[in-house]
Amino acid sequence: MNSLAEENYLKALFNIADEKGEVNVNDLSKHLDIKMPTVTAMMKKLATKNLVHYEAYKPLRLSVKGKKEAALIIRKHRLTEMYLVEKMGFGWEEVHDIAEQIEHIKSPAFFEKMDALLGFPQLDPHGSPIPDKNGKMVWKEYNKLSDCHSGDAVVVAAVINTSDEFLKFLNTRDIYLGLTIKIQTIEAFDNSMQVSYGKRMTEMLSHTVCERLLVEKI
Amino acid sequence: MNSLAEENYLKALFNIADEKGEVNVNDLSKHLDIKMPTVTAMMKKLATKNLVHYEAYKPLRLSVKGKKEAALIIRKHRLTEMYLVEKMGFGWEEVHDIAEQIEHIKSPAFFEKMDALLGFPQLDPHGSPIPDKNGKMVWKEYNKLSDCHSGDAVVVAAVINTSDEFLKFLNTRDIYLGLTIKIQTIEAFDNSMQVSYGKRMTEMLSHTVCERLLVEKI
DNA sequence: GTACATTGTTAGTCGTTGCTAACAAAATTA
DNA sequence: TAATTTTGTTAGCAACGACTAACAATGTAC
Repeated sequence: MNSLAEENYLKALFNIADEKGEVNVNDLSKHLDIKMPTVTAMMKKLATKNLVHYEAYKPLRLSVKGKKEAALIIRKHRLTEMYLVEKMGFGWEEVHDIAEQIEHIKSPAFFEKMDALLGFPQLDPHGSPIPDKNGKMVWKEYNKLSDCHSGDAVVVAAVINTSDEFLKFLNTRDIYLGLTIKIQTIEAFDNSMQVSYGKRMTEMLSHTVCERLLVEKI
Repeated sequence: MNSLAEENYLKALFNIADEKGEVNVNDLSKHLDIKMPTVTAMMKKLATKNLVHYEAYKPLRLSVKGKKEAALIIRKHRLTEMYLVEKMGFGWEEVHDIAEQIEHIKSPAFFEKMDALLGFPQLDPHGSPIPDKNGKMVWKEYNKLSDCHSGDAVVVAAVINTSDEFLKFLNTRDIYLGLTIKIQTIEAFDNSMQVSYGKRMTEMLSHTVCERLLVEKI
């Protein structure tokens, strides 16, 4: 059984790899707000538990076993987020910190109950895939809104970097998963987009925002 | 903010005091399965945080502050138990271990949501009172079934010592909160009771069982 | 290709919360 | 009351997971 600290390292390794491919000690250190020497020590420990492949000065890699255990923690996290939104009435911007704690609960029955009550969901409230019981997780092929062109009509499918602030910002703009957005024009100098959706006919979205929205073209 | 370990000591102090009045280092040690020297050390630590009144060789006492913090943890525990039974469909014998973990979640909003969804319950699934937001908790005046007399008709109001085994035993005998039981006869030599309830006309309950059932006389 | 910046490791320390061994006080029993 | 048992404390140690200081390797820029 892994400790709370170990679980947090595994999850971070998985998430960073999912996002940017390679994971360095420095990335992990910043992501977890833990100093590099501590990270190095933990990587050695996880290596002895066959959860991580560790070689000095090389990028960090989760082993197959490590990947699976990480995915199962993320499964618990995302199921919890979904439960909090769907069954308890929380907003998608409120659930991260709670799920961050509940993901460490040791009780298969608890999460299986959640899963069943939710009808075995595939996606969490932010559009991220929920790994299955074997730790298998597949991202659908989305585009970043920022990679789309003027004239495109797209449906918002997921958000990246699900910080409170970003989600609250989306709330104030009435942007949610499933929303259809039409791209009017793209400003050449800052890549901001003029878009329309719902009752909003000319809304401006900065490049930073557009990079964080994953969409499906219609 | 108290650590997980500290919270467990506070809760144990509160529960043991609630049950048998006085708390010794030895009681706490057995209850938590932690050796006595460790307990002594923690008591000194909690004393410096003004949560416990500690004097060497004297019984342990929670301070007012300690009592309140303990009660608020127990509030979270019992709300969780109620939620698991009422909203997630767990049996009363399944919820203790899960609640034991969830009670440490740091999120007032989470427990307030539970409370509201449950309609602000006063009692947990085992009949124990749920402390209010100020840590106030009142036990109703129940009798032990073992203190009742032949001919009495009573309603099961709560169970003490809510171990899995005991609760499963009650399940097999179709005994649940709210059940009306009639005492037929009491065996003088072992204080076991002949009772009838529901469709069961002559059921035998040992003294050990009767001591753990709290009832209200009709 | 040297200089500098960034990244990573090693060594040693600290607080937390457990432990054992040894001793001391209190309670019980003869 | 003396002996014994139970309970409690002190002292010292260990694992875990954090830290800093110092050094080493790697990457970047001129």
